[in-house]
Amino acid sequence: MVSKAANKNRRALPKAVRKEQLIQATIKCIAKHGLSGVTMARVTQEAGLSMGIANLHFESKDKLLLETLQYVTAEYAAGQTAILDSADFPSCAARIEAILAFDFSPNVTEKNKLAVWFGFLGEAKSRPTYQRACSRQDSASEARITALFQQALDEARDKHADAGLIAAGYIALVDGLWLNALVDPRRLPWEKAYRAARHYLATAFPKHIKLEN
Amino acid sequence: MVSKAANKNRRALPKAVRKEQLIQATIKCIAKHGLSGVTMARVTQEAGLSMGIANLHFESKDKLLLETLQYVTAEYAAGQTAILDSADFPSCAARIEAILAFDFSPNVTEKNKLAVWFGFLGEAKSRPTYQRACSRQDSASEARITALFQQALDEARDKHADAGLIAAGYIALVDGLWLNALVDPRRLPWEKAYRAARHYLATAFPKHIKLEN
DNA sequence: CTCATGAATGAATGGTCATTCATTTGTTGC
DNA sequence: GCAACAAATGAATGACCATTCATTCATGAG
Repeated sequence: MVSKAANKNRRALPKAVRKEQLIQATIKCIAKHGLSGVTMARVTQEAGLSMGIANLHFESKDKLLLETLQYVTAEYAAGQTAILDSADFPSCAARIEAILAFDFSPNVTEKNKLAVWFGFLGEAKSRPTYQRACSRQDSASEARITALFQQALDEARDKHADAGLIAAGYIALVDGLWLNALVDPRRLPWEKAYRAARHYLATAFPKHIKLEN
Repeated sequence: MVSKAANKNRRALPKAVRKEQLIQATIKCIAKHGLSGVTMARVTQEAGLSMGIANLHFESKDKLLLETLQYVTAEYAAGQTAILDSADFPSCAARIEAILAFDFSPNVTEKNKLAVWFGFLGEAKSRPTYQRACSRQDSASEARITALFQQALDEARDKHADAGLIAAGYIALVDGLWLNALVDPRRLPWEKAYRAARHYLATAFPKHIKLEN
């Protein structure tokens, strides 16, 4: 049994802590060297550990990379689901505002995490395993956003607009803004990316979202 | 001197033809195996040629990959520039329509080419060389789109809207729609992607672009 | 036909890297 | 304190792959 936490010098930490360490190191390596530049040596050195450690805790490099993708993905999904599930929003408009604010919150737009996301997406078409792990792009999430947007349209008595189209557009717009701001933040500063997304929502839901926040 | 084109069986073709062959083979390999799965053996086999040939015509694998990216990129840039430069458009609206139609034309949305594009973008942040070669994402192109949009806003006497923001949004939206449709065309069929982009433009320029085309 | 040229070939080379495992070392129960 | 255990190490292994270059061969000039 583990009686007390032993964090004296270096060895023997619980499995979960080491896995977390290694995943964090992998995220940094992907951001620094690109997905194809990730080596076990680099990851373990970044983590300050020895070569063999990654194969001890993850079975292989592939599994390490996959779990890293899932880590980043799960974090996003949890945040978004929390907003969609919460009973605390006074209005549909507030919930949409929260989705927008979340999509451009520092924790989501952190460049290391986005680098992981787009690194894998670049390979997703040729690797079904990666594609399945990219849950932001899944039908369930899109369906829930669509339902939220439909609710806003109903409230505004707008029978003309297509919530599915607006949702698909919003999801794609955010992906594109992230990508553009990540690759060249001087051309597209994050503040401008945020305003572009807000502008999109303000146009689609004029009664709910105002241009200035 | 070369008196007549000798295309008997297999050997000795002009340098330009071989380079084109190899670039086409590289595009297919990136689409099939992902950027990181591209090997010289695979590329040359796909081209039906021998191993050493790629190093003969391109200096190295890196140069081959870079020229492949530039090939895809240049093709897009040429098409877009042709529309922006043409004197044949009767109106600003027609030019915007042409940009939209071009962005979703089969030659642009062909999955092999988009796979190349996003494969490199996934690595762009960690490889400045790639980033510079991704000209779709350059300031010059964005400036010209912005100018076009500004013209439309002026024609509509719309002094309120921000052409720069609408342009940045359009560019990002198209990137995102391409990416989503490429990764999972069942969730986002190309036809829906097109309608989402058209919807965006129709909302920004109601006097110029109609929802139904 | 013969030779010179240079495009094309592909086996061989050397480097990189994931993975293994014998050994080391911290930790725990007694 | 001391086994017994388990986590951690890192040198060694073998697979994969870009690149090289001696050789082969199509081509065209004389």
